[in-house]
Amino acid sequence: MKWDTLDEEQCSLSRTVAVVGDRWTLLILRESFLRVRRFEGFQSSLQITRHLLSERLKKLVRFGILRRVPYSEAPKRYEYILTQKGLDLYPIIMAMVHWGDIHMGDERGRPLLHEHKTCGKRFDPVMVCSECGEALHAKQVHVHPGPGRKEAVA
Amino acid sequence: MKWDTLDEEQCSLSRTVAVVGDRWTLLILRESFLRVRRFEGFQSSLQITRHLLSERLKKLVRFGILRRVPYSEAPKRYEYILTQKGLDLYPIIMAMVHWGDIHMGDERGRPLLHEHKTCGKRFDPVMVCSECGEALHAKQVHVHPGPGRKEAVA
DNA sequence: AGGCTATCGTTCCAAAATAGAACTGTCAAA
DNA sequence: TTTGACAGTTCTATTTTGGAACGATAGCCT
Repeated sequence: MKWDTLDEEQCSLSRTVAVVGDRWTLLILRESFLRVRRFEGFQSSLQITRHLLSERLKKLVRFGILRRVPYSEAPKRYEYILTQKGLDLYPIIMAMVHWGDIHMGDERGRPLLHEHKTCGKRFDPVMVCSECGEALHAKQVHVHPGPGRKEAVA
Repeated sequence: MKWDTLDEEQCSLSRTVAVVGDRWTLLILRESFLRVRRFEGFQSSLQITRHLLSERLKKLVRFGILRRVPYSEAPKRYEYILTQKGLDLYPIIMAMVHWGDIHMGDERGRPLLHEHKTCGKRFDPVMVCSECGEALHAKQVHVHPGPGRKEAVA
């Protein structure tokens, strides 16, 4: 597989995987959602090598997930801030956190709890149908080929 | 980072990433949700090397995402079927597909359309709060430390 | 001025993961 | 008896990561 052109495949999952489909990228995004913005911040909390961190941040900027914003002239320093495109990854991250809570937890309970400021309660993320509002399950979904594809790829 | 113990970290995202945090695994899961079950099926549709496919399938079985079910004696042949734990990954996959649809699409439109059998309509997956049912956005969520952790990790 | 610290990277080499292709083994059908 | 389908394993070359050191810029302290 040519990972460098994965983002041009006729499959939205492939295209997403091209951007966020590796361990470090996902962990970097977690930190971003927890308001980490600076090189040293990512590096020290993740214990990622500086080399890879540099690489991944560049990639995320290139794909428009993070914006590189100067916060100091002299010396030139930048922070990495989620764009709207990056913020839109939230459901993916939350879905992963929730699955981990349910299926990979230990006896001590959840590492983090989430409070919905709007309603004030602790919640779980639930994925629903945009049309009827019902919770979604794999077996209730039927897949059709859409306009953006020719043949037997997903 | 010690990837082999990532699933024991005090962070549900890390634990999920330990299982599905690589390109091939996510693509294999896509095929699983599209009802692919056999070694040759995965191999030919993904163009993954047989070696890696074998490795990844073993890992997914080990983590209880797939079950290895015999479908033929003599010769012994197995298929790989999603367990409930695996089916529960659906929101993650759908969230990724949806993000790809929105942010990585091209002029031709979506590769696939999804129909909700329950209501009969084409839909998008939406992540909502389990308590109030409102759509979730990153900025409306506040994070608290939960019982399963000691200090400053997510 | 000289040296320490903070921040943001780059460079270099060794170790690990992946790609690519060939090979093994079982059995059915031609 | 040969071919083909299926489910892997084994082997080597290439690519990606890990780990640690190095470089650049500037503020602050003495």
